[in-house]
Amino acid sequence: MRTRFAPSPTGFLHVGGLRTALYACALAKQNGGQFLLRIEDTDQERNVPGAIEQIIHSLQWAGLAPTEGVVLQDGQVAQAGAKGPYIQSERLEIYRKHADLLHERGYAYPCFCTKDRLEAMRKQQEAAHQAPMYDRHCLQLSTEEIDKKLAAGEPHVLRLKIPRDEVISFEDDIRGLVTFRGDTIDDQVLLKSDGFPTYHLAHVVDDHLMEIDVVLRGEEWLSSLPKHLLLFQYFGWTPPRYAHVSLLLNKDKSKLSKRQNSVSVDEYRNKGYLPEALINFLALLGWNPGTTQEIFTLEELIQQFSLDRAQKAGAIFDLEKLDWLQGQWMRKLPLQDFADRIREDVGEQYSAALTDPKFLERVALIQERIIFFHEAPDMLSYFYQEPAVNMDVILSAKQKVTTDILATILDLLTKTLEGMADANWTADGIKNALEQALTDSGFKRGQLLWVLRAAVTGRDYSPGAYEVAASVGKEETVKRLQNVNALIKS
RNA sequence: GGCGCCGUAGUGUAGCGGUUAACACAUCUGACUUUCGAGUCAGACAUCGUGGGUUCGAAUCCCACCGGCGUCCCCA
Repeated sequence: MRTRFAPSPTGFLHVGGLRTALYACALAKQNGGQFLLRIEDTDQERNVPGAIEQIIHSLQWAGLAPTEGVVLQDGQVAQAGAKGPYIQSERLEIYRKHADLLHERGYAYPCFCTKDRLEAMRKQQEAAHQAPMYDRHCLQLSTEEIDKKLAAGEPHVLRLKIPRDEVISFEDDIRGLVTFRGDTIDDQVLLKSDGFPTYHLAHVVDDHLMEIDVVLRGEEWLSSLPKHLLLFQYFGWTPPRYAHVSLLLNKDKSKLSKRQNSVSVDEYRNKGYLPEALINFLALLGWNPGTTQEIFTLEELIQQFSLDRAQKAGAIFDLEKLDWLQGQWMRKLPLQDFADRIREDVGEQYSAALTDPKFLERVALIQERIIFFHEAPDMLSYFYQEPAVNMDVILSAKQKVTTDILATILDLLTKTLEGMADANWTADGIKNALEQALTDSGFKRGQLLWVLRAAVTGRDYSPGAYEVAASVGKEETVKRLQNVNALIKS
């Protein structure tokens, strides 16, 4: 099985592109086949320098590095494989030969119409509420006229001659049977006047020559499918299987766009998303395993992916689930790896963290709650700095911590904790001591714990009170309780 | 406008003629754990786009309509 991903080097890799690449890669790899990267740079005006490197970097980051075609060698763009070149601008001769073939066989004809004429024609058609289509002006030209114009070097394109009385049907791997009427299809330009092919010609020629078995691409290509099918027929080739993948959508259901969303893979990477999370999320947008499994490694996706469980309807790109997945994958990181990823960042704000013997223990506490690496310094702040506490955090209506009893609670906490032996100062030890105090005092558990946690951390959301107090240390815990006491009096 | 595709909770999906319409995320309740926006558990949230038809029985099959999107470039 051979599949390919064929982006244009017009900028960063798009998340929709990454999903298509993922599906294509999974399909190839699950059968031990090849996943190759081809660069479609036939529009000279839109090519962006450096885009090829960018795209491959992003694919690599996601774990989808191609095994054939355009690759990166020591950071340089290179090509690997026997069916190259894999960059379309290096295949111009191939396209020209195939275009000539079509011309000779009468399946294509040269067109000398100027852009102005075409534009005027379209305007007219639009005004008359007709579908804008080439009017075949140049199809009426006699052989002599054509030869004369050609000899004079008049700029021209080559157009595909669509049989208007045919009906074209095809069984798409995702959408099932799709049908098109020939008379609604335009005579597509195959070869531009600059000698470059259009997508349509290049796609058919390349995917045949590169022996691609399944073409995966976005649904926006579906209406061009009949043209491609016709081309395969005219060349005398068997078309590949096609799978038109549903679109990724904005909240308003329009095609995912920069205006409303981050669309480049790089942006997600820079925001701190793990490649595992993004891939996992993308896989589930438009595909399901048929089981209730939600968390997938790339390996699992490669094993389990299948086109018959791919979705036909477009999927709204909704970040909430991505963030949940991101949290899940953060939790899966080995503690040491996780610590290494955040150490520098935390150290920048709290230099003590760099030499902190308890660093790992503290990091473990926040790993359960963190979504993004960049949250780490803030989440660890109270281990390295006395928190600024205020009454809004200490008091809690829900936990029934009110002004009139606060002093008593603080007093109880302070006395209980101060009286503990240093050897007992562990999460469990603190728990035991507090449980005892609890039964003696008649307070609710939450009343004590809320105050303790808020006093030590200064925030209404953090790891558990016992663990935090244990890690901060006895002396410091007591000190922070007293800080709150001072706050009451002021 | 022509053509094409699509239409199940807010979102992603399951469902393939008989289910209390399932799962996950989000939101909201309630309970429990060790306080929390963390964890565990239990609930709430769906005119299955609409209308007709076929059938004892339809989210599932048929028809019509509506809506959304895509496409109609010498862009890909």
